[in-house]
Amino acid sequence: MKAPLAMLKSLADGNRLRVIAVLMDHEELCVCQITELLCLATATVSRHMSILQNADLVTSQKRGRWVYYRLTDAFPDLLREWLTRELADSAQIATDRKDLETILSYDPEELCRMQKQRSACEAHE
Amino acid sequence: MKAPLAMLKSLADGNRLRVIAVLMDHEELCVCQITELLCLATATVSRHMSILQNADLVTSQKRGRWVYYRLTDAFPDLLREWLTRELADSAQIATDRKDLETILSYDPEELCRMQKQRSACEAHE
DNA sequence: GAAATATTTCGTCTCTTGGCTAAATTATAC
DNA sequence: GTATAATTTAGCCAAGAGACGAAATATTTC
Repeated sequence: MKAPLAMLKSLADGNRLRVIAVLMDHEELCVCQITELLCLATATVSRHMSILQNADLVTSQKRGRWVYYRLTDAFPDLLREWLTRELADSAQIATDRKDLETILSYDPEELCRMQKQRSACEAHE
Repeated sequence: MKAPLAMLKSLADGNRLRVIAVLMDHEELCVCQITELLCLATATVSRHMSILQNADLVTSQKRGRWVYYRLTDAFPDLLREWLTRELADSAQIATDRKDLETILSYDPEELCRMQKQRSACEAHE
């Protein structure tokens, strides 16, 4: 029971569910991109990602200065399919998808610079 | 997003997951039977059940002095299927299944009387 | 209708969780 | 190797969640 419960706990948070939703669309995303989307402190995002990682739902890979997260192969198909269906109706997820397009149009480099200078997230709030 | 998140939150608790597991086997169970299984105060069980009910995963039906809970038709098939598979490996769920057989061998009437007199749950701990 | 009974609601307590800032870590670039 | 930069870890605080016992509610039984 340990594993499924950990998965459920890690998914039982709105922000983490938003991350999973965009990762179902996007293969991999770096922390700064997720931070921009969620509009939270980087440290907070990092903590959320480690919870998802401990539940074996995502893995991280460090490349250069950036850490990229993606869904694991262990992510249960049935769960994924259910989420895909359910989250299709969500207004939040829809705007996230749209916002992420904008975010992805920047270089990570550029994005990180923007985040340093000001609370960049206000743009898409 | 509201609904799936509420479902995930309601499932993200070990005791509630145990209830769902036995309800996947047993059609319907009354509060006193669930209380006996989980070994918690009746009030606590009642609160857990109302959380599951608010998430639209279970419904209640009052018959006589007892309230019976069962899974709703709205319980997502994919979720159910995933849980069935995952929880099959759980030692906790296995002993719950066994304990429940004992519990069901009593009349609810008798069971409630037992619960009044002593902390009956110790028997199967 | 009064007493007994099963469940729910309420008030309180403690532990956990999610958020932040600041400090530590790890990697690149000069 | 020192400086800059991205992420993680640590420490803290406020809000949420789960537990209990006591009081309230609803149902049967006498």
